[in-house]
Amino acid sequence: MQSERTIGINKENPILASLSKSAANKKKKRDSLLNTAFDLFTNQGIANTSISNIVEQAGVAKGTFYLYFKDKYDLRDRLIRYKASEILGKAYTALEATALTTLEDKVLFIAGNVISQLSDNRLLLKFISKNLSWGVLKHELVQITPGFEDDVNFVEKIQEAVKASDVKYRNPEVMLYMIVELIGSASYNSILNDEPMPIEKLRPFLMDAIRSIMRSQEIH
Amino acid sequence: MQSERTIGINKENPILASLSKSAANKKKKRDSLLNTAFDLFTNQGIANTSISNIVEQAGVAKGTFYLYFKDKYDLRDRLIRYKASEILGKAYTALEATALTTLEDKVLFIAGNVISQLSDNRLLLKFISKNLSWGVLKHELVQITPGFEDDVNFVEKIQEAVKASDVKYRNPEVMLYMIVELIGSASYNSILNDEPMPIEKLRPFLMDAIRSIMRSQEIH
Amino acid sequence: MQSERTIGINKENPILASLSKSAANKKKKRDSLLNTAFDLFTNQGIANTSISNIVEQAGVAKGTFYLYFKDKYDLRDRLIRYKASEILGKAYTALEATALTTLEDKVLFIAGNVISQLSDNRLLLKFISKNLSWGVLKHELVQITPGFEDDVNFVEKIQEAVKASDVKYRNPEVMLYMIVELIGSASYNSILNDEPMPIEKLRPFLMDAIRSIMRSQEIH
Amino acid sequence: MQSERTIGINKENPILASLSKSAANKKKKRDSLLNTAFDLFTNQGIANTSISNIVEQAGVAKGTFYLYFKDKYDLRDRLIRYKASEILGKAYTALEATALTTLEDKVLFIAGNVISQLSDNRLLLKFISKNLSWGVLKHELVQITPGFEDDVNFVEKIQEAVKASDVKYRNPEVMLYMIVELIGSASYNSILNDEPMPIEKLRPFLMDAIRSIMRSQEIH
DNA sequence: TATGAATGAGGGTTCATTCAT
DNA sequence: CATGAATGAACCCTCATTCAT
Repeated sequence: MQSERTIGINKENPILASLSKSAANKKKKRDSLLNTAFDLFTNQGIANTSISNIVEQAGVAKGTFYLYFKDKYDLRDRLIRYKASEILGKAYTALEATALTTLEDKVLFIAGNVISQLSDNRLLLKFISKNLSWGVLKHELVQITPGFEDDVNFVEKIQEAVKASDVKYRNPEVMLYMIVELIGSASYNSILNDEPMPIEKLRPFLMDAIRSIMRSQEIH
Repeated sequence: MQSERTIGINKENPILASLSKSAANKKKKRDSLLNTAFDLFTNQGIANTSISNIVEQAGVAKGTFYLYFKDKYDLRDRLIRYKASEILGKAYTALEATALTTLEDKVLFIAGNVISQLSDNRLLLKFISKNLSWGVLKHELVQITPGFEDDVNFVEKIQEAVKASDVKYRNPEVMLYMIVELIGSASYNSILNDEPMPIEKLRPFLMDAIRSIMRSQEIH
Repeated sequence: MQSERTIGINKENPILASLSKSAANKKKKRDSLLNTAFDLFTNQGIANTSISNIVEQAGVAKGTFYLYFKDKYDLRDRLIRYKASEILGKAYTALEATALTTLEDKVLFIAGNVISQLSDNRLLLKFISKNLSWGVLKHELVQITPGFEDDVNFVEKIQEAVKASDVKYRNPEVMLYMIVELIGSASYNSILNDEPMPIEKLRPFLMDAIRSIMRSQEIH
Repeated sequence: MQSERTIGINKENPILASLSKSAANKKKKRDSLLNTAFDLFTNQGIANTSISNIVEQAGVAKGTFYLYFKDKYDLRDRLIRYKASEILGKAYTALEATALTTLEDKVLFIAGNVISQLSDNRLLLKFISKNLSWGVLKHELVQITPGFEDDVNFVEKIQEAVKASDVKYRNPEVMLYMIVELIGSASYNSILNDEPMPIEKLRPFLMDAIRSIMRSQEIH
């Protein structure tokens, strides 16, 4: 699960190789702080993680932290956005490998994929908690490391799929908003506390709910 | 909106009048702490509120705090449960004044009423945030002040209404869970940030979504 | 080991029976505090025992504590004196059941008996620690409960035995002082930490040392 | 008696001179804390000395304390070990200036020298109290300041002297243990309270006792 | 850029003591 | 005598932030 802990950094990346040595070193420190912070945040909670903890485990000096982040919460927010975008990206990539055609099928596929990812990684779920909101997804999806912003924008892709859909919806934006909120919120208790039931038992109900929300929004 | 900030204390309450002088005084201190804490929590956030802040504004000594609460989070949890129960109680009371008969109508009424309450009181919404979960509603609704536990249990009442309904549902528990999560989560951004739109514009969509979720769960 | 925990109180004691009811009640509270404090002091240490702990477990109100003791250390000192006197008293009683005649034999018997008592009750040893000093024994042996001071004074008895001894010593007082200090101090580490060896292996060396000290003080 | 209060720091020390400026500064803070703490501990007792007291008088910030010591007791333990080692070291150094040959003479000399040091410095005696135990002497003698660990190990030297002695003893370890305990314990009351007599009057009795203990352990 | 020793305000918590009942 | 709610000073300890190197 190394990929879970290494954020947006690939040591064989040719782009990175082309950076000057000092810039690479700089990036290394930054990434070390990000990865370490994610580790600590997920394993012991944000409130229980001090900047001292982070720099110590990351192997950099305390003052260095302030060269890259305003404070602990600045770092946290960047992580949340990055991780949320990562989840959706993975789901979208998986979608592209399918032959699904209708928007309803696509949305259900992505929803299911996201739920699977979250239930496979409870620490991640706990961390991004209920922050997987539409607002975050829509406006704040950013590449965490400057210089790598050229990745695909998954939300844009989804919006394109909406436009391309044969079936039209009253307000696709709102529809997706409600679906995202429902998934994020309802999954949370189910995955973490098995309340009101384990996620695998809840899953078909959620799928039904999503489908019925979409159908109620169809324009004929 | 003073009533929003004064928790379970009614100086004309005959029960209270029958308490001994010292017991009444004790209650006064406790209530002062609760009310002050709610004020501070909602206005400046829990993380930014210290016990020192609370006792200072409440006009009691620091040690007194620990006579009544284990720590800041103990106090917070009691407040959340109490406030959540209060909201649902108000909605249920309003429901009783109507002539609605079907479960669908009743649920929609309560949902709408809760949304109205939350949008009328953004601070309260921020405080109970996304904590208006089914788990909290189902298991932890408590009267915050000892001696007043005899109030109606609203969740129980709702469950009775489910049983009494002519229309039957596949899994009413899950259905209500999803509805509560959807309302709590979707209202949050809409009310606080007008995202993706102001709550009054979002409201009909939410109602539709709730209705469609319920209909998809009907057993014929 | 009830007797270890009940200090100088015998509920069938006729003296006590003759006390007025309120006086008995008063004594009960006092004894409860003493017994509870000894329990807590030995089991969790004096520093970790608060007056709150004591009164709570003793079942009396906080203010009541101050009716009987100045503070925690006042209580502790009374306990130490009482317990030290109790140990010596037991040893002396056991001595009386023997037919030993010489002072050397008697002192060695008492020393051995005290060591046995201490090693049988490590908590007690820890509590009176190295406080089993001659000063305490000589000047401060008191009955812990007022009204029971008429018990035998064991130190006096020992001094009588010294006088009655055929063999005379240069300075019996100093000799006994050194013996008491040696026993108290040397036993401590041996019993609690097996350092430099377990008490049962150390015991013969100690007996030899005591005997040699006594012999070196003989006057011929 | 300044040397009693200044711990292991010699401003003319060439080793120190070779340290970097910041390292020297660091050491200065640490030593300031140690010296101040010893002052306060001896003059007003450990229990009555708070970390606030120490840092205030030492002229450093509160947080600085925790850069060097875990807590008050960590500091205390380091001081006790250091001071105990210092006393024995002085006694041993004095011994080397004599022409004494037998082990008995050497032990008696060291005992006398230690007693003199303790009676010259009652505060020090009170501080290390009865902690001058064989266990401490044997296992925990440490140099308090890092970088100065190369001093002679006095206990080792004594053990060598035992081996080199013509006269052999049954169990030299136990013999020395008992002697140390006797000196530490018997001196305490005598020096601090003149009980059972002032130390100078007690001294010959103690010497006799030590000699007799040693003789009783001789192997012929 | 990078460091890490130093800071000191402020946190939570405890607890001996008081005093009105 | 007995109570126990209330006190508030004092405690230990953390930690974000700074700044000379």
